[in-house]
Amino acid sequence: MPKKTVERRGLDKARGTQGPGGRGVRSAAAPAGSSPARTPSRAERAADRRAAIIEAAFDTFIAEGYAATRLDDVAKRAGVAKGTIYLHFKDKQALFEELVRNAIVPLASRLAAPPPATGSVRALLENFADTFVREVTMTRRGAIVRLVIAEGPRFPAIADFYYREVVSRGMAGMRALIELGIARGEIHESGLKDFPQIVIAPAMVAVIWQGLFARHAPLDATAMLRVHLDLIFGERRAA
Amino acid sequence: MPKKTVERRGLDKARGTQGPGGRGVRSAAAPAGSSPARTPSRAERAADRRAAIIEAAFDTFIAEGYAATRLDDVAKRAGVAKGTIYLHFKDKQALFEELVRNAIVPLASRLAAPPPATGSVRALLENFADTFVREVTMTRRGAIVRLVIAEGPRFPAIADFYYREVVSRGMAGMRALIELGIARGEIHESGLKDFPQIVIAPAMVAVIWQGLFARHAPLDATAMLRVHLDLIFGERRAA
DNA sequence: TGACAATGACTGACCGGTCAGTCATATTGA
DNA sequence: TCAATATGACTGACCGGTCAGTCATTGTCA
Repeated sequence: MPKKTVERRGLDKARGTQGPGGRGVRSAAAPAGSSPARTPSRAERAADRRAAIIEAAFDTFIAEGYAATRLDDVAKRAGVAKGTIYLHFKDKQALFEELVRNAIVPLASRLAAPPPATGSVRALLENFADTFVREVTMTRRGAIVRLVIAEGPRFPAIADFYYREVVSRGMAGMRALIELGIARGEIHESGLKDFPQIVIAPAMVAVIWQGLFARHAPLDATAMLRVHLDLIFGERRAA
Repeated sequence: MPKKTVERRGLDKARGTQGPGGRGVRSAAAPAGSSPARTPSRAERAADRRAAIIEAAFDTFIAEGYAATRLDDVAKRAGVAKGTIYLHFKDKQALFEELVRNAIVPLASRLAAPPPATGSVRALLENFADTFVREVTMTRRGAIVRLVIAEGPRFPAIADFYYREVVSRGMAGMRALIELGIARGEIHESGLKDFPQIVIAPAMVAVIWQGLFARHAPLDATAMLRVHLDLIFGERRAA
């Protein structure tokens, strides 16, 4: 039971005029100023489209959530026909997973970064906190985290992936940092090494807060994380 | 373009045989032992059904999320016909909001509880933490919190309600407690009073963790919260 | 070099299935 | 008796996924 090929012919003929349609985009990245940016080969164009689809899906999933996202909309936003999505991704879920992967892997790499040996642990964590606020809390990456929290329970594959790539790595890195802090005498609460989550927790809350309550009560995430570090490193306020 | 009323007649006649069906439940709470538990009046029955619908919706929304929840399933689980749902709730969204309201108000009341003047602040918070783990983290209430985080961005009404009823109250209560702790010299980090979120954060993380990663790495929430309190109250471990 | 064939990226109408919400009908409690 | 309740078949809209067909690009050969 394929198509009703015959019946359609008339219509197909009709639309034949507008033909490939969207493909007119081609000229876009033509001459700009970069070094090797000419003749977008077929493969390059395909890669661009794939990227455009992921980008569009990103925005749409964030705005609508998984279930409410229509692939028609993603296609439209990406300037692509719906069928094209299926040339690059098996189905909606595969697209979603790829998107999370795409947005998160670079983040994970930074988190599980090499343990720099210079400077105090406190300074390292302060730097980490600032980076986190600047690059996650205040950006679309934060929305990804919220998305994972939101859809994770229904997408074990996502939750698994996220745990493996982000959480377990981040936890290991944080634990190492905590142990260093304890060894150096900067951190006195030795129990902390068993629960790196505690160090991360306020950052997570900041992300969630940003998504849900920001307009009710704006949160100075940087200041909050600083106070939390004061707590961890046993500093005392001037006052 | 209403119905094709006429065509339906035949079928309607046919099903007439099985009639009201589900209503057989009625006899349930008949003779047991309580004092005034006879003759379920019409109003009482209606209230019961409403409660059953909310209960069923609760389970379903938690398991499936908002968009993926089918009202047919909710109806079936509640032992009610789909149309009955619409006798009690305007539409799916109203049901969802009512459900969150319903599950959250008692929680909010407990959080914004009267500030008991006895015992140390530390003891109060320890008690609070234990209660939280026992009654939120480990139960369906935790799922409600996750549900709000998940669907909140798409349901401003829910987020607003939750902020007003739970977050702002809880924050106020926590701030009062922190200030008491500072005044009594139990808490040294005075900056904490500006960010009650810090005290709550690990509890939130525990709830999220429970929903996403519990099977990868079970989390001893009670122990974690205890360490966090050690941090806040500047205790030092024995070791 | 130029013409022609092969390729496969892309398109979008279409299909099948799903589901929120409706309403004609049936069933009571008062 | 009859208004309040309850039922569930039905509808219309919507959406994920398919695929026959189109044509720009690439490869090949004279």
